[in-house]
Amino acid sequence: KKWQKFWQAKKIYQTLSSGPAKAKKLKPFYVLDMFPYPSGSGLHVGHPRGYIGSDVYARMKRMEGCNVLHPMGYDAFGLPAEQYAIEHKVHPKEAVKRNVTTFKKQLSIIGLSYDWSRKINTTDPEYYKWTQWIFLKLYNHYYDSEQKKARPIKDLIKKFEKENHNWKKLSALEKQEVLMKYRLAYEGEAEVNWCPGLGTVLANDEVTEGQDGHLVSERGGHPVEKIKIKQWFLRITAYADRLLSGLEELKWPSHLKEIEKNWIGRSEGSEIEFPIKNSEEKIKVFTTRVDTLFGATYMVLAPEHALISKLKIENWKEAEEYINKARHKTAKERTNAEKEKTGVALKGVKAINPASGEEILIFISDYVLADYGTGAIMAVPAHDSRDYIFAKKFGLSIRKVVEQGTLINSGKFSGLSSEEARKKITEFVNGKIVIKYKMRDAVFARQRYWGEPIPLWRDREGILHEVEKLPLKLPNVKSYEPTGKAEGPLAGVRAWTEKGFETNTMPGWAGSSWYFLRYMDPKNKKELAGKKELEYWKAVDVYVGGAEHATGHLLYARFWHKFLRDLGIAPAEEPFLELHNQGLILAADGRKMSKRWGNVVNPDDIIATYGADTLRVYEMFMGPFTDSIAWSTESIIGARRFLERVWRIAEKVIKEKAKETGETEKRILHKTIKKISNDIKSFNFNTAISAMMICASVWEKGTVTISDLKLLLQILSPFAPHITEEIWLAAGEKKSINLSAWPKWSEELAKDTVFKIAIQVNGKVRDEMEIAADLSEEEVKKLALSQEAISKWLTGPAKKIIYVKNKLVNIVV
RNA sequence: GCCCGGGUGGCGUAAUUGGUAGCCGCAGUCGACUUAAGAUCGACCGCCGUAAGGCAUGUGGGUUCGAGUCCCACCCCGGGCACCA
Repeated sequence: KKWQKFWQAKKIYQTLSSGPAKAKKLKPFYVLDMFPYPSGSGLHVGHPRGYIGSDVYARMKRMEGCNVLHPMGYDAFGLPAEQYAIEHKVHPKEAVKRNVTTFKKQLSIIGLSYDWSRKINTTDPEYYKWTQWIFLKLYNHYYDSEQKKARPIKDLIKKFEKENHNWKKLSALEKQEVLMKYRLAYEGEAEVNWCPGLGTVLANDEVTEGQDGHLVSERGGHPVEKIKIKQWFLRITAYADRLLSGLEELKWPSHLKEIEKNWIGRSEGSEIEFPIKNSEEKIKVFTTRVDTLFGATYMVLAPEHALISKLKIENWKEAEEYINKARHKTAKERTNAEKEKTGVALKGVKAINPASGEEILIFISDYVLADYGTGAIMAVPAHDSRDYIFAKKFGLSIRKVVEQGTLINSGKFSGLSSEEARKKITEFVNGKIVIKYKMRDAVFARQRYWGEPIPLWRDREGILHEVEKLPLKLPNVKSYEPTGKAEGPLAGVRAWTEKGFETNTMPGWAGSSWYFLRYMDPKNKKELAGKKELEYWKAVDVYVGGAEHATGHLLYARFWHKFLRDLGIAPAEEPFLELHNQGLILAADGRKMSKRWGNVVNPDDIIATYGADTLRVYEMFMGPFTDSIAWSTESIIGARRFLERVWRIAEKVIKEKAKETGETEKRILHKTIKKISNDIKSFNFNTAISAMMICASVWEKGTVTISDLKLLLQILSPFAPHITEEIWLAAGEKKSINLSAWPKWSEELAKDTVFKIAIQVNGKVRDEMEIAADLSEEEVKKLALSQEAISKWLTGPAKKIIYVKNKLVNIVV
């Protein structure tokens, strides 16, 4: 507490804004934690792990002379606060306030070096004003796929006016409808979990599967059905290629990039058309395997396919029944790959294979997804397992057209490789090469109260207007209870609906998609952040947080950042240059820490018993930062012993006032400085601490000067800031250890002069010997051969002797 | 099913990326100090063996003077995606 107060009073961790920082020629460095959702239950020992890691990094960077931005804040919109409000009949902001207080208290005793003056809270109207502002920008922009950037919707309107004669004839409502297809924030229809029993829409994690496999509400077990309602979307798919290519330059864990890559799901293929016999209509399909076109023996349309209503289907009744059935299945039922495939053949209509001219059957089946590709496929049962299963069931012909990468039974294309055939067949049938993505647009609406209001209003004619004066504040409501309609509680506020405001609010990820920019200039009233500050900080240099955000927060934040880049606001293409994921800390029983299991270990208790520095050192020492590891209150004593050893050494060193440090002690010190400097940069905190432990145990037996002691204190200080500060000042320093410069190591001293090398005979270690670092290869070999312990293994003359410098000699006989 | 990680002492882990496997820590054993306990310090601590030595990094093969590390096949654990054509 003493040092925490001292740091606070001296404003040690205050970040300079760009002006003064530039005057002092300080380099910016931005170390960021994923800001937390302040939940009511408080922290367990697993939570601070990431914060400690980033804190160690930030502290080193500060000592390296950087102007470090290391802020903290709260992502406080969301469901739990709303549920708390319903239960306790208070405003959700009361719940937030309470939780933030607990959170801050728990965090502060760990000794983290945040600049709290830059704290932000997503629920603060001064903050969400800018979240709404960005939303309006998205609404007012479209994506120009030629220029590959967002452009004002005004430009598009101008273009329409110029190029399209009909445009001016359209009504305002019709124009709105057309533009909706281009806006980056647009209104569309999406499925929600509607629970008639509770009279409310439920989030996915409030819905579970009941006994008979049907969806029920977590609370009360009422039936839940999927219904479609009008909702706001963000056109993230427009940025799919940039989100994908941007990954390359990032220093992120490769598996995380892989997850994002798969999520975006780029695939290159061909779009080709199948004519329908005796009709003008054509069926457009997307395929990554045009080379198998000659093997397409039937086609399948998704039940929702628009073409179905235009075809003259003889067995329409049967088809209609199937379509209706499909509509009532949940998304989960629809996409379950294990279930049996069903479908209906459309009688009276036939498609023509554009390559072979063959007439083929058309089916409707729900194994084809309406919202991927074109909602229709050419089925090649010989080369696709799903088509194969379907063909077997319906007795359809199966024709093999590729064998060992070469086409067969494919007319003039037979003999070509699949690779060559793709281009040629696509051209042959007048198709085109296209790129599709699995990623879908993001639903940007929740039927909840506790979120940012959408700053648009609709007049009596149905025309949308922007809210001029932001923020559009959440109105107070009497009740957060469900309204009985598939809308949020705002639908029950007459003053709100009368003005035509949207009753859905933004999803939880809205505020977290740009907060890292706000930290750069958190109090700016005119802009989301000032240009000078944005240009100075550029991007987050090191970002620390959980891997579970790969396809959520990280992707959305990158999307918004790229959009803001297009607007000329964000100063870089990518927001998070380097990323590290902390692993989970599990309970001693190997399960997740949870109230439910009663296995939660509270950091407050650990700090009360062992001290904050011990907690910090132990959490960094447990194992690799990224790995999930079980907590062990038994093992923590090792970290405490290490710190006590440092303390004892310091007492001795300060008392003895030695004039010189011993040779061994000096060498190990420089080796350790080098290792710690590198290990912190690569987030290998566990090996860094191990190295300092080795140094301490060597030092305990030797002589060390006060000035060398100080060097060890400095490299230890990011991990154990309290104890090192205490000793640092006791050793005669006047200013905080935080303000001292990170030690430099001597490359010369960090090098070993003597090596213990192994002597192997036929690859097996038979002896060891010590050699000087500069001994020549010849001499080492000679020395090895002359070792007595070796002679008994030399059954003949050496065929070959291998020498690996300062490692080993291997004698092959 | 597909795509990523990973499997090393009783436990958490380390190994300069093809070069002495087990650093550091926890637990444990013995000893010193102490009237005693604790703390601290010292020694030991993969398995078999009195020893010499042999065997050991999930399993089985391979490449190499040399493999925890590279290649092939398989088993197990964790994560992601999943009827995406």
